Amino acid sequence: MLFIDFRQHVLAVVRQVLADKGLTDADYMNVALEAPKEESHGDLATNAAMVLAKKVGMAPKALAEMLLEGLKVHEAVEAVEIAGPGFINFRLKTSALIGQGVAATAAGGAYGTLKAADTRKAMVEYVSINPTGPIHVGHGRNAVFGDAIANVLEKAGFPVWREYLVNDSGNQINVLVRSLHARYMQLFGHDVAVPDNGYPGEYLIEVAEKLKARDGDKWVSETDEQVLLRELRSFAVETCLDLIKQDIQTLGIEFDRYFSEFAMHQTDRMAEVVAILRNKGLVNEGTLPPPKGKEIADYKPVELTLFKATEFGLAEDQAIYNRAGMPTYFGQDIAYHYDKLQRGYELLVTVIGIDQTGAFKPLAKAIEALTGRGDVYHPVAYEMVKVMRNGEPVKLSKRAGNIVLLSDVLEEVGTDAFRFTMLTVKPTTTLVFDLAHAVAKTMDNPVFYVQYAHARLCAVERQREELGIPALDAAKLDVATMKISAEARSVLREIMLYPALIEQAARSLEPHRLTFYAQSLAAAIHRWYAAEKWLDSADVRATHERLAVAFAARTVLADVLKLCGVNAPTSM
RNA sequence: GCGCCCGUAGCUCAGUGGAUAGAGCAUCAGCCUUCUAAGCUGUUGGUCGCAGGUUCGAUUCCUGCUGGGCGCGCCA
Repeated sequence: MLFIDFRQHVLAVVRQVLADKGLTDADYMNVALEAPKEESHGDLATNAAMVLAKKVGMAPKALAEMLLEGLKVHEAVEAVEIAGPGFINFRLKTSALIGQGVAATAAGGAYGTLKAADTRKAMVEYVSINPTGPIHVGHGRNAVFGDAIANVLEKAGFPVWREYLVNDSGNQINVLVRSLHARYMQLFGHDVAVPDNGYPGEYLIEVAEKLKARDGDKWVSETDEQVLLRELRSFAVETCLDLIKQDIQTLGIEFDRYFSEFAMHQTDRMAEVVAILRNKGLVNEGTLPPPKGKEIADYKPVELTLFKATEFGLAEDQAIYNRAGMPTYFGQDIAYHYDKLQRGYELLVTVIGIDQTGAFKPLAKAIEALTGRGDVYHPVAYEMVKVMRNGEPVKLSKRAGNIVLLSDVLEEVGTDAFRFTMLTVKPTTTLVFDLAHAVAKTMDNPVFYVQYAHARLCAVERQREELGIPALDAAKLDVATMKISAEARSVLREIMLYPALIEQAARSLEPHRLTFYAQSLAAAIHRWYAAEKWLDSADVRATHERLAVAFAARTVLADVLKLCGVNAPTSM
């Protein structure tokens, strides 16, 4: 690919020219090749002279002069100039951009696919909502982020496994069963309230009805809670998980595996990892100080099994088992991540809500202790989604009855609009999702803008056929002598930059970059569309040249939308 | 009290140790005898929260302050 090849050229020349300056690999780390903000500054630019000037003991512009001759020597280069404080700007030959476009069309979905420099097996764990009820909008953000991250990592060359952790073994499942049983009893006319700390959502009535349909009144007279917990656990979990899976399916997401924590605890994973950490001197028995945030009247310290997070500079150790001897969330997390490592995954991405990030620092330290590496665990924390309705904020709470269900929102705005909107904001920004706007399908939502560009590209090909213009045979194009408009050239420039986008989005785990690229490419396409008529029966050659650009654009636009999980419609 | 995130145009948000800080919406003014006007062109709009520091250069990195959001047993 042109961008990748050209960057190799730049780095090779810089290293060659400065070979006797005693620079290290680390010195070259910050040398970058990127597109200037102003298109008039050129197609690509490198900061090499500015970054290395001090190390070499030269002024940036003088160093740039020194590099210039070598950098010029590349078949794609039309002109090189030094500008501003020491940028080296490249203007590429239009024929090189066209060649890249034609190649992109030929490669189809493979264009922009990178060979990862490291070939670690990656696992993206996302959604992982407790199977105690349906998904709300905030969970939808998790799902969309995780899926796009997985897509982009795959595109960047990593083998990727998508996993959902089903947290089906904690106390919340007991709470779920109690709540379900209360709803079940209500169906039989018994005045039983949902427990105070239970799940009051009305969806449990539906679950209870399913239980009634399956078992009749079998559990009405059952008074032994242990029996209920044992007998109804898997029914409750599976039925609730089905609710979640419906939404996952609507979003177009497929997991490679739903990993059951309950099943994991039937194995020795937890004991194994605790033993390993204990052997490393990182687990011992001890007591924790009282919690900071609030007063606890009858607090009594007790000896617990602790992970010594303080060894890593963290404020407090973390309990692995609670005073009842059951695994804590943190303990389960260690065991689960140990399991991931045992299965051979070495790049562990977890998409997690910002309100759930309390334990990820000690978990990161535990994984570091297990692997000896600090670059294995990558939590992606995303901020809350603030849902507005008629100017009033809608509070998101799993416990409260008035949660905004993802399925409702998807029905209102459609999967494409939802996914695209969720990807227009970086993870750390609190996202304000205005239902009124989204429902109205105004241009507040740029997904239509991007999809429309794709539809136009497809419509033109249909029109070509109707006009009786022969289909394009890319092999017959004379790339070297093609003449295209400035607007078409801008489209090709965006296409040339696609591999850089993939690389950056994968490295930063920031999939919102995809939608910004998509909008940028779509804007170039719309501008070009408005600037000149593409189809001309009187000039088949020129028409074919423009179609070649259009097909390249269609290829890349469809691919980036696919990474976003958004449809690329052929007509609108 | 502590920890994490955020503060950029009227609104919703991008962006960067460097070139004149951007997009969409909203405002105002234009463009359909021409492949889909869900589009295009132009216009208005900024003390990048405040104050220091680091350096050739800071909106970007560091510190303090301030405003907002979230979290703070061995819970879930």
